[in-house]
Amino acid sequence: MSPMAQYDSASIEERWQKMWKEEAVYRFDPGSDKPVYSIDNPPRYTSGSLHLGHATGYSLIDFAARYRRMRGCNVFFPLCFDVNGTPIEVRVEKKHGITKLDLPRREYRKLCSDFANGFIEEMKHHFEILGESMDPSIYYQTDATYYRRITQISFVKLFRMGLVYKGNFPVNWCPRCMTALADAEVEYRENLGKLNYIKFNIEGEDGHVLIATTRPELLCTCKMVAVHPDDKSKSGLIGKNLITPVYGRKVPVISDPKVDPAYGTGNVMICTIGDKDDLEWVMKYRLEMEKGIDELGKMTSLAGRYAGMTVPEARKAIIEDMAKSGELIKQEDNQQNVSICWRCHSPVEFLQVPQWFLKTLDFRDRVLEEADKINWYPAFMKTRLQDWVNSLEWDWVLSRQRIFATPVPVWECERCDYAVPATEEMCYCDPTEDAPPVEKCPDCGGKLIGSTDVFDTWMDSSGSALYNTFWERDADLHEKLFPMSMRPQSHDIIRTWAFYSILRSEQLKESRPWDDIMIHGFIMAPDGTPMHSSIGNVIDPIPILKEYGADALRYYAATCSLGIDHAFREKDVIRGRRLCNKIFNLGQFVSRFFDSKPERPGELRLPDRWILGRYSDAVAKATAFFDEYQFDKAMKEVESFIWHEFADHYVEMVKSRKDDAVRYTLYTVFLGSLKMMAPFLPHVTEDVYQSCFAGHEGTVSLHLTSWPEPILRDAGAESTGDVLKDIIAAIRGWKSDKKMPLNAEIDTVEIIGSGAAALSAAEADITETVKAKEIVIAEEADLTEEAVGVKPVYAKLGPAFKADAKEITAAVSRMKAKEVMEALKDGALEITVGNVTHALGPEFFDIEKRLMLDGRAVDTIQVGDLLIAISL
RNA sequence: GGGCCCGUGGUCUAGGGGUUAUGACGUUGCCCUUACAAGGCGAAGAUCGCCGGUUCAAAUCCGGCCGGGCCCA
Repeated sequence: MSPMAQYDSASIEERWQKMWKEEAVYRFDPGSDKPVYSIDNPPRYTSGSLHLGHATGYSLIDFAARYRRMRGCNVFFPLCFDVNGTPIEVRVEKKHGITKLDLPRREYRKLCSDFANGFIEEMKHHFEILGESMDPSIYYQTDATYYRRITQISFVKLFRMGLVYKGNFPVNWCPRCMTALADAEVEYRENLGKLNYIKFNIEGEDGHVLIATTRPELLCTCKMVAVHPDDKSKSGLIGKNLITPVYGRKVPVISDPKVDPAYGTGNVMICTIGDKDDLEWVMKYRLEMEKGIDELGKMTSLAGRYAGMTVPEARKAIIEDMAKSGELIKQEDNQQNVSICWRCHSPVEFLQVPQWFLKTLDFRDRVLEEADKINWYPAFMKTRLQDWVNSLEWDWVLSRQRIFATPVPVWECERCDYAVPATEEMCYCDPTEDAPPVEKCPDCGGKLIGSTDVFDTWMDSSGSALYNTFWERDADLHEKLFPMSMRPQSHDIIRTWAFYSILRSEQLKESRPWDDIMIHGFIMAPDGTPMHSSIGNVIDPIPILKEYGADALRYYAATCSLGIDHAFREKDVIRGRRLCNKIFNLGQFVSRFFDSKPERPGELRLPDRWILGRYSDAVAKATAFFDEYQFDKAMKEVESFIWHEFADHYVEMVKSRKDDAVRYTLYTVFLGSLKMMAPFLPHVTEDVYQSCFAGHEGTVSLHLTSWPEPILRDAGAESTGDVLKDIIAAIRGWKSDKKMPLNAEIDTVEIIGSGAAALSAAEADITETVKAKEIVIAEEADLTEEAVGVKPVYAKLGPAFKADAKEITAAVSRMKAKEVMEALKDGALEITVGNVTHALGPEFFDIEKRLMLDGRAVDTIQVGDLLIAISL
């Protein structure tokens, strides 16, 4: 015999990846009548390196895609990339040693685009070696004009609907770099400053109140003073007005639980705008925003005599003035975190800048209604969205002062600020380069200036369901595809990607964007902590792929239940590889049994009916789990069926058979099992399919075959088969105990017991499997039945006797098994608790009996109610 | 600080009122058997984070605490 082929993930995987590509196995067919299953796939961010979390997350999505394809769906699963935003800008600036002010916008954008696009080929390759079944024929990337056009058209429509408005909103601003900063560009530094105690007079009274502040220069924008509601000593102040020093502004005192009563004086001065905490109060109390500091970091006219000074100059001057006037009571050292610019390390100001807003608060109820129409997997993730929506305090700030993103298609009048949006026909357009749709301001005839603002990148991302369904590109296809079937994503972006997608879909389509949403967790380092490059605990999936193969890594992904975070477990990858090996070897063995597709024979033997029943059960359960995105459970079901029912027992039972029934059963069950494994382990299952089945089935790839269905249920055969399996396993175990080889011959096997007759149909299966010369099956033999133990059934005693159950079980446990048996033989066992006597029938006890075969030189094994006697 | 989630043998996980508490990896004993030693048959190993409460009965429900994760524009 020639040496058996060995399972080798590297060669198998590359070979079938190549075939899938050549045969375009994953092609979405826009003209097909098959039901569509469409996936709003997360465009992979073009950062280059593949993270273990990506490998896992995209594998989970691929399970759904492959499953639905086999269920007969026309699957829409686009290959896509997200090319946008600040992280790329930051990396480009570092690489070239530039800032965005050093280059014309067009050139700057090109640098970013070239940089990001340089990763795409490698990233496509990553998806390929993971076995992802994404379709390149519906490829998109978010920086392309075809994608940005959709973002702009949707903005124009929303603008015309009156849902877009302009307002002021604070941004992080570096006065030295003269630019807005994203949160990611802000760093923090410990700084020793002064906490200043300042006197505020109480309006209409003689007393005063002390306010502690680190930012006295912001007194010119002071709007309120807040105290904690539980701070009893201050409750008298609430509702009164205070008079600020220097400016004499009248400000009310309010109570707010956010105040820390232990910091400073417990009285907080709220200004517009000093920091993020102020922002929350400003939004909560709807305070008018006043701009005390300008883009150059200098005080505005609001600051009166300090106008034109820089922030540090103004702070020094106002402190000196208040010290002279006696309004500054004391100063103490104060350690605090200050925000600084990542590039030049200057302190960052929180500055109000005109921004475009999209009305969001008005849509809260409608978003919640749509969220209810979506199936959430897992369900509790919907709560997160609801909490988020209910806690919203202001509308969505759409605009950003950045460059590498979609331009806001608006021109504004130099004189009167009248805004003219692009026409839909003009999109995609760039107002910094393109002419406005009308020559002059329609209102005052002034000159129109193109906006330099760009969109928040979530504006692009949240349009993916619209883009994917050909919105504003192909009305018929859009009708057919919208809403999409499923959105997969991680739980950290429910408040952004999921929320904004639902919002815009509701605003533009009055509909949910998808039927289902599947939310997975994060992959943590093996110790359960998050992976961060700064900690140095990031695991690179590429070496894991090389060592164990993609299927093994995908096995790990399948063990990650949805919704919760998982520490990485290399052990599970190892288990995955073993499973691949098992399947591969099963293929080597099982394929010896047939050289054509066997027909279903008239007669099936007991083991055949048993495994077909167990198989049908596994199909039904796995299918239900796949439908609910419970891949971990589906994997467990299929894995334990293949390995521990089919391979360990059925194959062992039929090794010596050559009949039509075994051929049919092996073929059917093994092919169906491969299909159920195919979404998880696409390579090894394809390999086995190609070598065992493709010639008989005719379909070019296992992944294009149809999902299996239950084929036979036979309760009698299944339970007798389970007994058969247990008997054979017990005899094998007995041999193992005797240190005998499993193929050692034995003389006689006797199976004795009231249910033994059911096994007479399986005599040959037993003798062949355990190598017995003779078998005897008997209802009874020279036997005595002996009770060796009695166990109360708590599940029945509790409900029946409530509080007395404890006493009863105690009493029973004091009795001998034989006594209990005797009592039950006469009807019921009577037990008295207190002055009540309870009669307990046999249903309240598990009697452990042993059948004894006296005076025989045999070994006996108890299997359920049956006694197995073995003679060597 | 707020919302949501998690805490189960050495490690990681399943289960979510009554089960002998699931399985994997590791440890360990035996077995080359018409595929697979990357295999098979066994064994040891868990007071289910801590403290209370509800109940005849709690890993499971409730409350508090401790530890961890994500999000809070």
